[in-house]
Amino acid sequence: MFTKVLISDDLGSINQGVLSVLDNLGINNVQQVQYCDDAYLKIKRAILDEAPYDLLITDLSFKADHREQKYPSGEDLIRALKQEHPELKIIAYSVEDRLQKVRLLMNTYHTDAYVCKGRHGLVELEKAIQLVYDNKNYLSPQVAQAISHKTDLEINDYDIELVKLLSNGLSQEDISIHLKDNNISPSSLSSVEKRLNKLRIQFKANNAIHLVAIVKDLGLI
Amino acid sequence: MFTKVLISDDLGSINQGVLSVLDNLGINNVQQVQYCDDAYLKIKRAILDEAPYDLLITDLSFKADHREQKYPSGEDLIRALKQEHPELKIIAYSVEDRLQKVRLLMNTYHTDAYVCKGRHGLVELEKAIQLVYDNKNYLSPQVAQAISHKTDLEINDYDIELVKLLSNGLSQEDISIHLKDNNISPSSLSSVEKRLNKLRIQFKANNAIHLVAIVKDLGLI
DNA sequence: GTTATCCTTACGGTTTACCACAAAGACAAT
DNA sequence: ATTGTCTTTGTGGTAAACCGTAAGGATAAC
Repeated sequence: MFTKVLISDDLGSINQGVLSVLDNLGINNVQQVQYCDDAYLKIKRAILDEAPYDLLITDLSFKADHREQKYPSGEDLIRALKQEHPELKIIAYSVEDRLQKVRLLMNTYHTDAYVCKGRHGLVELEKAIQLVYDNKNYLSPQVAQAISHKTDLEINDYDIELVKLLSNGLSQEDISIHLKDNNISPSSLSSVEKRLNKLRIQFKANNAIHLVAIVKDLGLI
Repeated sequence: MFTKVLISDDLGSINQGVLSVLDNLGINNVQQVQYCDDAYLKIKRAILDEAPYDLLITDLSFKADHREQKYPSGEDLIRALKQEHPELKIIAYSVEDRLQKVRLLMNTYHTDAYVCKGRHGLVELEKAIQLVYDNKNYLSPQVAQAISHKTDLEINDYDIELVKLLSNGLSQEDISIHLKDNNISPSSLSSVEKRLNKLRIQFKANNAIHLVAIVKDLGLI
């Protein structure tokens, strides 16, 4: 089992639950920090001291305060650490349950597990730790569908990009121009209209505003 | 000091921190629940048994699951309890730090204290408990401004309602009709336009779509 | 009563979104 | 090359959003 674990979570209180889980697994060498930057430094330092951590459990959202941070979120921390130290196991432990974020963390940053804080968060966390120790991944049930490959009901990246541009305040004509500038095809205003119309039908949205609201709620953007 | 306390929070783990705070204050008779409905029933039962709780510490947001709930959020629970049992002291303990919500809870529902979960959440919670016991109120520093009097530049419930209706797919004319049907004033199309325009300026949004996206990202709707 | 101010409502004009249809291009199979 | 199909683009018309302006109403101060 893991022997040296770091917990990163700005709410000090929640760590006590995590600590008891680790204790159950016989893991005693546990440190905790309340800032991502501290986590980064502690992990770096441990490597220099040739006593590296073998597991990081980190929250994603950290309240900003007076301290200027190089890594303001758990996401930033994970990206940096996995790039520099792919061998370090990382479990994300967050209230966030948006599929898009889960997908990003797992597929792009290669996080080892994603556990949703919730009524059964600690139970799931224990499972996650054991699976990650066996070089496997883990996802909380509520976000397990994020990785299943059947989720794609023919909505592609182009479609997502359109809605994202919409949500950023661009008009449909702006979007057309933007696509032309970036040599993305199709780019005509008419095509943009047509695609968005298809999406509206697919998501049963009354208009573009409704569409953006729905797609945001689904966590696709 | 308080003798019988109920804690309501769907994340079981966080309660351990709260428990240790209560322990420090010499409060041992503490129960905890993970659903607002359970909190309501437990409090009602205790009153019938003539052994009422004298303090409730509750979270605001509870993840919905298979169990159908009469009080899906801590807000609903507080409103109901303060209406039926004004003498019961209630402390809201939440990550939520939106002034609008704080104002509603304190001024309208007469919650006794509002503590933000965060790096210093437990310290603040201890202060809150002591002040509430002395029939005073407490607000975490980051939301203390919620009650200060110069808050008129803020967004009110009417504004939020407008954006929410927008995000539900209603056109501005639909919204006008809806407001007229519900005897909410102002209700004219022109007024709806004007309010939304003000909100667009306030949130630096290019158009209604952008506005909805921004407000959703801020978690206001 | 007058004045000033704020809010609500109404109206016209411009821009953008929405929708149906048609033309032009891309592609594969024969 | 021709056919059929699909995608992309263009056009025109209606609805809705956007924006300025102004009329009407309530309120408070004087």
